[in-house]
Amino acid sequence: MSATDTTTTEAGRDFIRDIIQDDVDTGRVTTVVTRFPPEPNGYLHIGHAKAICLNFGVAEEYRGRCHLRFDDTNPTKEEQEFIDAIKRDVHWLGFDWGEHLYHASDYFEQLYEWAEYLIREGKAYVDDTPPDQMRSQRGTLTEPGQNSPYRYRSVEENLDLFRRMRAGEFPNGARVLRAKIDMASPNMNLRDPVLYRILHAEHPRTGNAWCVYPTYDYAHGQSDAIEGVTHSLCTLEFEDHRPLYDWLIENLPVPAHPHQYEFARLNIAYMVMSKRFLTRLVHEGRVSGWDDPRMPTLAGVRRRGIPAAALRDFVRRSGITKSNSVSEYASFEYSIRELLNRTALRRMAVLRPLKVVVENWSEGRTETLEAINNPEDPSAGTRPITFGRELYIERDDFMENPPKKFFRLGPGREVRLRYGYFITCREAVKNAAGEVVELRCTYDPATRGGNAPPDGRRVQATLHWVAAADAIKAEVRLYNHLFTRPDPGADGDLMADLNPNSLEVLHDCLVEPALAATPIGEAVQFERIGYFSADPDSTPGKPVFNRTVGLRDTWARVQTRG
RNA sequence: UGGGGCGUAGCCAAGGGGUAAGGCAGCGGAUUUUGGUUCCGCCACCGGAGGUUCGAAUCCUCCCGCCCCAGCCA
Repeated sequence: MSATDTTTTEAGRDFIRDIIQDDVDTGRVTTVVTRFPPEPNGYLHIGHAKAICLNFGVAEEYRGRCHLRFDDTNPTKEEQEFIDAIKRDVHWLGFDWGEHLYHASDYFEQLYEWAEYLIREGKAYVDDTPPDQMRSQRGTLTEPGQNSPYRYRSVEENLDLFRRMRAGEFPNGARVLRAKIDMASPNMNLRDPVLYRILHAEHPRTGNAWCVYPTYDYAHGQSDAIEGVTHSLCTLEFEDHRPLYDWLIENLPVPAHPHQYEFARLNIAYMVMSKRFLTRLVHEGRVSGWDDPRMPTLAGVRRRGIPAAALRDFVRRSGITKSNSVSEYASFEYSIRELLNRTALRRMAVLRPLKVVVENWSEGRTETLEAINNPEDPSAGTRPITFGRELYIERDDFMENPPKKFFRLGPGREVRLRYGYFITCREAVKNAAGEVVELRCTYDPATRGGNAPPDGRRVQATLHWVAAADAIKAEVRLYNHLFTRPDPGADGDLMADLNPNSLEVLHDCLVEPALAATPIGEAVQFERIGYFSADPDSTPGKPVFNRTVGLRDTWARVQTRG
């Protein structure tokens, strides 16, 4: 088995790879060339991750190459900020385009020349029809369109007009260049599609050099051909465009004949992958920015603490097909936990502190114990932790009147404090409002390190805790779905489905000192709670943690089940 | 009453004439100093109806459902 076989096996098989394999086997293609062609009008999201993994993945597997090409044909929507962000995100995801960074705008001159070629061949014409009128002439899904009165202009007149369009003689929308195909085609894309429109706008890269810009349909395939792309992979909604893609390739003197293949987009329940909508969330301040940890953007995913490898794993497990699908959120979480369980260091953090006083532990005395950094990875070693008379445990871990299935602390009950000692609750101290504010407990010296005592006594639960002596304060941000329903917008209004409780900020958390200097973005597991990562908002005195994903919580499930 | 796609378990997804892979979720059990992890077990006759065949999820016919297309967006 060759190295190629190995990597493709790891990536999984799918109909795209089958097609490519066949093209390679039959010699139709010698070097596989793909491309990831984002429009720089927003940030990349999880949906794009699928396209990136597919295009770059396939290129790697076949020892070919994948180009990063910005589809910058509409200067009214595109910005340099997005170009920079996209490059950053593709790199973060783990892919490298090497020397192959391109822009559709690099080909504007060539594309223009080919447009004149089409005119000279009598296959394109300048149309003066106003937009609204052109719409009505296009016909409907069931009725053919009507030929524009400008469809039969002479080559000379078309050339003259097109050149004057380029020269800037006409205002926006005054005229367009159209391909002369078939106004009666059942495929709307073939009813004389627009190839060029007038746009007096400054382009992020070409500045004011142009005032006519090619449309996606005209620019895309030709850019593929120029770059020698062999397999142009895109999403399902472009399936109807393939006949036009092919028509242009066949009618232009392009240097190569690339082929387009379509696959289904990646969707996840409770998430929205619409760039248009994400832009709105940012502009209207519904989230803190493109990198808000609740956003499905790669920048948001990164800040949330989700490793790129986990995203790649999820994409791989989701597969590549042509059927529309919506993956469950749990499936995404699985990939995240699967990776983090193996790699994240364990730490103890108390999100909602409840004070514990160990009555038989002398005032002022502390002791250093040893805690394992990662039970899944012995090489991660151990760290020292402090035990003392005053401790804090999670409020949820104590119940005054515990139900049958509750294993944790309650009056008279004994539990293990992880890597510490067994403690028994002797009394729950309440405030005037009747709320439990402190637990008076005793510890068993024979259980040092959390080990079972010689008498073989066992406990039902092990709790995480921190010592008042050296715990530090931290802010923890808990995230929930950005939307309240798995199919946001199904009733027509996405905004109405925004979850008002998608962010919960906890200000008085207490964490063990080893967490004081957690590198930004590094994942840690807060034992028994979940995976967290330090947010850029952290300050030297007070770290801020984002909950990446919670641990599977069987107890919570038992509770809701009743 | 146009064209292009898609329909296999709650979700994702193999299989393309020989009698239903795998993963996620769920359920049951074992182990466990995380009610975590790990491990074991359970969980489908393939949108519907006909037909062809010794035999069909796989071939044929008809039907049903869902998605996309009427931007000078991509």
